[in-house]
Amino acid sequence: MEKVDGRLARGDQTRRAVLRRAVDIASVDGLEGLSIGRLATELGISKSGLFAHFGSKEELQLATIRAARRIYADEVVVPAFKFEPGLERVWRMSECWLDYSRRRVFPGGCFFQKVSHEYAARGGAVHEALAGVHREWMDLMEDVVREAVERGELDADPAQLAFDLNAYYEAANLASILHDNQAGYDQARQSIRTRLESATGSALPW
Amino acid sequence: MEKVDGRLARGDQTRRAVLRRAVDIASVDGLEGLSIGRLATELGISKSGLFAHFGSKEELQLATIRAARRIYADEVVVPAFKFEPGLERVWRMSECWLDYSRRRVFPGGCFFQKVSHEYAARGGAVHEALAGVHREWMDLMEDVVREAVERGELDADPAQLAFDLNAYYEAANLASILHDNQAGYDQARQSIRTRLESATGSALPW
DNA sequence: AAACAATACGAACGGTCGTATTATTAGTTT
DNA sequence: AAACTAATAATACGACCGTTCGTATTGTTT
Repeated sequence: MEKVDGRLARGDQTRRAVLRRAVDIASVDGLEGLSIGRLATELGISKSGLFAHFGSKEELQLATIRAARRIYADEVVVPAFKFEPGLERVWRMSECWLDYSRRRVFPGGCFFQKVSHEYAARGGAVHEALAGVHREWMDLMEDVVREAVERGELDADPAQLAFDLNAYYEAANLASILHDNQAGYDQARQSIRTRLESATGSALPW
Repeated sequence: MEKVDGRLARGDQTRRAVLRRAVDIASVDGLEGLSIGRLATELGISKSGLFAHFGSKEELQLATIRAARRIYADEVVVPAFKFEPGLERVWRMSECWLDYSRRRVFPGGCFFQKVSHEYAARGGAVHEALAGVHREWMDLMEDVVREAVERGELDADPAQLAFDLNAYYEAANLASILHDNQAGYDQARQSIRTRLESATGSALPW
């Protein structure tokens, strides 16, 4: 994949450019709307050349999901984990998520919310991959909450609180795209604050 | 549209049959996945005959949204409004919604959650229609909550509480489809209960 | 320089898409 | 029964879909 001198082989550069564009398209038009012909045209390369990198549409979709997951990790998880474990990280993670949505890291809002709904009721490898990412994300949130509980900074059922927080995130994301305004983010932040304060018994310092 | 004797004209019967199938397909595969050829084949009628009823794909999509809205009103709003205004209606509406999702009134889960995400980041008449339905629904929830507040049964900002409740509904719906289990419904119900109890200061009688 | 693999290309395939035009059937009205 | 209208069907079109194939180009290795 990578040469010893750190440069990328020609093929990997193309692959990378394809996937960067693919995640953006898919966040707006879904993984079905992501067509090989369109992708090739927008990138100024040939359809067959692009296709050869993936071998099938489904493989392209799976690679797109993996690429989006890396971006998500970089933009949400990594920044949140720079804060100390515990209540602060719970709060900051929420801020990071809302910011990730608001900054439109993906032009269509959260990539995973979009395509998870697209494939939720269908079978196949794409569905499995997305269900896996969702499970992974919920587990991670739960862990972050649990650390706060174990430190005595929070009194809550970790799974329950993770469910609530994630619900606020997604509701804000959808509202902001659907109505093209920011109101949902303020509501979500308020909901998060209230929810955390009722689980700590006191006001948050942030 | 309707004859004086109450029977439907031949054309309206077809239209109705088409839309009943259309909402089911769209709840699983989206309003793009809803293709005219497929719809005609599944119903055993001709593609051109079906097409003539709507004149364009977009008109079919808009008619499908209107049909789904009628079903949604019948399955969620009407049952909830059989209960007295106030806190009880807030609680019952939540129960109705979760039940509507769990019963798979639409095989792909909530029709509107599915297609709203599909069209959230696109322009056009379909987007506008869906944004309108979303606004309409949030306003209705807000009104239901406000009645409870005005009766002194609840101490909350109606818009904020409506936002939270709706967030729980949607999170449960997605989780249940994505992972093909019921766990999300229990979590949502718990979240709703806790949220309402913290806004009343006492336990709910249900 | 020769040989080889990796990468990209253009052209074509069978299919399905939405749509338009034209014909045929069924129901209603006279 | 004839005339008329509404509903359905048949057929065709161009555009795009994912995919395959043969070939050219490029880069690396010997």
